[in-house]
Formats: sequence, C-alpha cells, structure tokens
Amino acid sequence: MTTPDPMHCAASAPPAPTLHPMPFVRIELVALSVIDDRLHVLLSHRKEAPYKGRWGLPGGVLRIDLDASLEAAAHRVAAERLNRALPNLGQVAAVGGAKRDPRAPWALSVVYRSLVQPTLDATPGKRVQALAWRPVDEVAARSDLAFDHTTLVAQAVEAVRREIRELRLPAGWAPDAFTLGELQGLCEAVLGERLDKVTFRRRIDHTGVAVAIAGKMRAGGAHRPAQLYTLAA
Amino acid sequence: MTTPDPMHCAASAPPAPTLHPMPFVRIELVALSVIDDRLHVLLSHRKEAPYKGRWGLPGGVLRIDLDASLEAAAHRVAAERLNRALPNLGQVAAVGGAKRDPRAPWALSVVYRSLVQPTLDATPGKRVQALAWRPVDEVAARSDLAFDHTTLVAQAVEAVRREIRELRLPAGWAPDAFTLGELQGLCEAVLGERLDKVTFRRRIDHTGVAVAIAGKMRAGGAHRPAQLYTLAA
DNA sequence: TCAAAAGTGTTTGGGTTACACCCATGG
DNA sequence: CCATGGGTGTAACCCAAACACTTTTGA
Repeated sequence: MTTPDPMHCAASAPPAPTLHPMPFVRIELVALSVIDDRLHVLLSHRKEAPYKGRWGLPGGVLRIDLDASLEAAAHRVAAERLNRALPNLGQVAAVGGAKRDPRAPWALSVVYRSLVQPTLDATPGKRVQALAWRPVDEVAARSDLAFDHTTLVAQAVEAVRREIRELRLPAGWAPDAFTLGELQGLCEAVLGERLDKVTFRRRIDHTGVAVAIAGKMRAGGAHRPAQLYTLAA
Repeated sequence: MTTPDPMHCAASAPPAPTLHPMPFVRIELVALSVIDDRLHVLLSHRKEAPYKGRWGLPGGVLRIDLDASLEAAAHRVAAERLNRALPNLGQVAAVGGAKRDPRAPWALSVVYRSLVQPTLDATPGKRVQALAWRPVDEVAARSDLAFDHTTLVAQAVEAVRREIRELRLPAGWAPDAFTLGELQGLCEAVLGERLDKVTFRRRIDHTGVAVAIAGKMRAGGAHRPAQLYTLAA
C-alpha cells in the first residue's frame, strides 16, 4: 500500500488493462483434539474432484461481502462447515502458489488452528459430506491428504506443541475441573512424549495457569482422591 | 479445498453468478537493520493518496502471472521496490479486512520480514519515491505510519527479537568476520537491552552458531586485539 | 493386602546471572 | 600509567530431571 498500484479485484467488475488478476483465497481449518490419549485432527471427506475420495482439511472461500476480517472468515467457515464454533483460533500461516489447487490458476490459503475439548464433536455442515478425527502421526506418516494439507497439519501441530510446551494453555481447552494427572495426560498426548510428574506440577503452580479449587476432590478409581484444578485467567 | 466451491478469480474472466469477488492481495516488506546501535526499519515515502506524505512499508501487488509462490512474490517485490535482494525472508503473518485500505473493498496483505546487514543500503525502485531507515522504537511510539503498518512493524520486530534471543542468527546478517563484542552489540541493539558478556560468550560457543577463525585477530582501538569469528552452518 | 494414582522431598546437573579479576593495546 | 575492551574464573541461583518415598483409596 505504499505505492500507487492498481486496485480492485472484484470478479464482478469489468476487467481493465491496469487490473491484475487476483488469486483464489480460501480459509483452511486445523481443528486438533486429544482422543484416546492421542492428538487427532478433524478431516473432511472429499466427494468431488480434485482429490475425490481423499480426505482434507475443512475450509471455505473467503467472502469479502460477509467477512470483516480474516479471523471473522475463519469463524464463519467453522460455523458453516462444522456446525460449531472453534475457540482460540490462531493463524498458522498463509500459503500460496500457482500449483496448489488445480481448479484455480493461483490459490492462496490462510490456515487457522484450534485446540478443542476432547468431548465436543462436530457435525457435517454446508457442502460437507463427512467429518472424521484422525491421529496426527498417522496423517504425517501416510501423508495422503488432499492438496498440501499434510504440511499444513504439520505446521499447525508444531505451533500447538510449542504452545503447550510453554504451558500457554488455551482457555476452554481443558474441562472446567480436572486433576493435575488428567491435565498432564492431555499435554503428553499433544506433545507425543512423557512428562515428569514433579516438574509438571511445579511448573503449573509456579506459572499459575491452573489453580486448585479449594475443597473439591475427585474420588474415582482404586487410588487416592485428587485435588481438582481449574484454568486461571 | 475440501468442498466444491466455485473457483476462479481472474479479473479477465467474465463474472459468473457463482463466482465470489476476491480480495486485493499485497505483499508488505519489513526490512530491519541495526544502524548506530539501534534497530531501524526501512520505510517508503508515499507520494500519492491515501496517506499522502506519510511513511509506510514498501510493498507491492501479488502478481499471479509472475509469482510462483508467496515467497517468490516477496523476493520480486524486494527487487522491484528496493533494487536489492532481501536475505532470510520470513513470513510474519497475513492480515486482511474490509477497512484496511480505502482503495479496495477488501485488502489482504502477507507480511514478510528480513534482517539485513547494517552496511547494505537500498535505493528507491519502481513506483518508490524515497526510502529511509527509521528507528523502530520511534515508529512504535509515534505510530504515524500509513494503514496498519505500525502494528505490522511491531509484529515483525517481535518475531526477530524472539529469533535473536534464541541465538538463531540469520545467515548473512553479520559481516563475514566479527568479534564477539561486535556481535553482542548487534544483538543488544536488536533486543533493545543489555546482555551479560560471559553468558553471551558461553552461549555462542555452546550452540556453535559462530566459530573462531584460527589466528585471525582484530587490532583496533586502545585495547587488546580480539579474536575474529564467523557464522557457522 | 495389594495395585494404582496422588502428592512430597531430595539430589543432581545444566544454564544463566553477577561479580571479580587478569590481559593486551594505544594514547 | 591508565583507560578501554578482550577474555577467564568463581559462586549464587533458578529450574528441570530423576528418583525415592509416603498417602489414600477401591478391589
């Protein structure tokens, strides 16, 4: 915007010599969740070409008539495709190139990620045939997703792991009340590695990201009841 | 790309009912450099409205006919506007919204950053009237840049500081040979804070990011000559 | 009584900080 | 001689890792 470049790119506007064609812009969503102690990603089944029959990330076209910003667009796409809201949407990156999508001469995707509660589920929305959770390590190993979505998932997972490793726990990710053991299990599932119990507990109360709920305990299995915690801030 | 959405957005293609208008897509560059022991950002003077007479980031329109990818576009824009190549281009973020640029109904910018050598300079290129280096803290304090460029600079600076704090020194940033004192001065200028000498030296040879050039010393001022180092990897 | 998970204490070691001190050089 | 920056050594401190141990429950 620092130079007098030609402006508009509305497909409805008549082409003018000074107007440059603009890329096809989409939003892709990487919803991550811990299921059965493993990190999973939410995938959408493709019923049409290209990549018919393959799985890919749920996403949608940027609608400049509906979306006030990129983040607003991500929220709208989540509501339309998954019939649910995604909390803590964070931008991963923008990717763009001429060969990314055979349907368009040039495709640009802005990728958003979200860590969601293990319990909540999504249902197929507009233009979506089926949704399924798949383990991220399986996705990485087989890399059989549509388009470049395998690398997009990898980038999102990397970002989320950095977040969890630094104990920046997204609000609303953990349930309202949980034991430190449960929280540690969730973090271990996200990171894909074991954590030291003592260190984990010390870091929790040193940073204050979670605080004990006075008096509340969880008595469950054949073991000592555990203090319940809740996310602070 | 997981849904059968309408595709193309070429301004030269006739509009069809199913086609959505696409946003105006630009690349913005945040070139950072240490000058006189302070971190500076390269700004471009705006000779035309909007924001006529103000300073902003150098940038340019994404050209899907010329650019194979977003990163390629950033390199082309650097060459065109600054008459030089920018090393270590890294993506900061994508920002987009309806109110970002009064010239377009919806504007999307992908922001790239680069830490460049203190000595090298840029010259105004195509459609650029004047270029100037300004201290980043002054830019942050006055926030008088065009558009939302003040926040874009802040994001880029934050990313670069995280990089330097973790001693991930961009190749080509430091001169071919330097003393540890000089390197520490550069890092301090980027971070805007003083570093401990002992810690800095220990971290350098522990990580191995810089290695001594055997036998090479710099004899300069009224003090003991210093061992010369060069960036590894 | 035993298994299982909760919770606490101690030691060790890596890495940063802070401070002191010597080294080599030009003025 | 002395100011200046280069370079080394030491002690304190923080934090994480590893390990041992006690506690409390259900089976």
